[in-house]
Amino acid sequence: MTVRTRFAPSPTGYLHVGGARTALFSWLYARKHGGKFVLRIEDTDLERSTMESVNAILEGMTWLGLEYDEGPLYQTKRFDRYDEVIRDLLARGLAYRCNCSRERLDRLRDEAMKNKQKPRYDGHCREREVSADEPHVIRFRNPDTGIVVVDDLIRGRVTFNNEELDDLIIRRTDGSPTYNLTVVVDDLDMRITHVIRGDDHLNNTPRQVNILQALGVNPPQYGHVPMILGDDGSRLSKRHGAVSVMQYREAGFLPEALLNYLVRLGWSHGDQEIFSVDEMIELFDIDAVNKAASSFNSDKLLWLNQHYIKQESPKRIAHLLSPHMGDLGIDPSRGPDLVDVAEAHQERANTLVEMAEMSAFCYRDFEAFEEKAAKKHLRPAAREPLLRMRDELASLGDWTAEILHAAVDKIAVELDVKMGKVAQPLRVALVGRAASPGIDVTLFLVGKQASLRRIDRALEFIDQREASAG
RNA sequence: GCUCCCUUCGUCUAGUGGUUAGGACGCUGGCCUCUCACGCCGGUAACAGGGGUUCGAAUCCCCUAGGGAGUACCA
Repeated sequence: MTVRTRFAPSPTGYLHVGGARTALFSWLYARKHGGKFVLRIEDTDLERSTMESVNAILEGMTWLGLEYDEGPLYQTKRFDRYDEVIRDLLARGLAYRCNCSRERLDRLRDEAMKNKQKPRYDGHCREREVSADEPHVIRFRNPDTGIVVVDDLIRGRVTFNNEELDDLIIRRTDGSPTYNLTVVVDDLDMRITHVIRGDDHLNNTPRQVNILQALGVNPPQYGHVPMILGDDGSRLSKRHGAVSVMQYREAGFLPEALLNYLVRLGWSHGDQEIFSVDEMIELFDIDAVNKAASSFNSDKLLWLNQHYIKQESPKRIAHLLSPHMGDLGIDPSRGPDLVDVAEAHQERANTLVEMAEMSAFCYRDFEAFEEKAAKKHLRPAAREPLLRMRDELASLGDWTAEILHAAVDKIAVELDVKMGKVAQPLRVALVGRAASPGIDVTLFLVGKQASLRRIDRALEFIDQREASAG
């Protein structure tokens, strides 16, 4: 039997990290076992489902590289099929019409709560003849006794008492089917073998198993993955920063970093932290998924992102960096090769956004000297080294990092000072602050014209400062 | 309230009866060094609590506490 897994989001928002991880686990399981991964859109809630959400989810999955083999299938296109199943259940007495009023249902719930009981429908309409012509819902006749055993791939054996369950609604008054019915029919029709989903569905599982049983088929294997919590241990939400997968792209994260972070959240393979997608597929094991919920830790994600920025080729980084440069109003084609710029900053940036910000100096003059850096390095003592550097640089024919390194070295030796005495003022002159790539690379990226111009500007700054200091 | 699930450093986790309880992020001391960063070496810090079972429990059982989910004509 080939493994078939699915991801079945409801299109009521963007793809968030929790959903993405569930999708990832499901996808990995299918890939590992040479199976199929299908995408299904659970849009039976006509009120809340939107096309924008569908697109946002697809976009997120594409960015992460979670490609699906079948789908997307839309539940709204399968209403005829659900009706067929409902009619069959009705005909066999396994479902029935119910016209209990809201008021009655509310009263039932209140009474149950008052008696410290679990609220459940009392089966009032089970034996009543409710006409098909009047408004009604259809309920599934749940077994009254016995137990439902779910051998969960992650949780192990979980047992539910049928007495705890009630007759759930499978078709609304407006004729639309509800989740617990559609999910069962779809998983059945799509021949899903392994249902990997969030553990908020664990409590639904026995109901679904009962429906499956009424349909005369065996349930698939279930694996309920725990939730993801925010940094502070509370439920993940907007106030924890980005929760939408696409927000991470905008924030300058690499998809492989997010994927790597997500796979390690609740799953592990010994002490290994870094996993390529191929390794994930090879090593992933649903048994090794943790039972406990885990907290999302942005620092670790950042570390992974930095790791991948360092690992990837400068060419790919440059490609990914480009749009972020555009966000700053910079056209990377006007200036140094972005690949060189990216390479120079690969070990220095945690995100592509950071990289864009710290490498802006390569393409345009900075606004002003950073106060602290200027105060420390652009002082009268720096005038001599800067003047000498200016002359030296102006005389240079070729402009390569190697030659530039020799030039800085030469001035330091001539002045009999440590390299820092020359390099730091020069650095502040070139980038406006005290941190940048190696001074030779920095000079190279800024280019000859701009370097001379900025050194002049720094010299002026020193003069003015001296003058105003009196 | 009721049902179900969960509980190892701050966080992610290893660990499946005998370990100085390991790794990673973070934080931190140092080295490297033209700055920042990278890298390298070191440090910090955990078995929720209480009972059992056992020669021996992070590991098995029970209870308590704490967290989470469900309890919808949402999914």
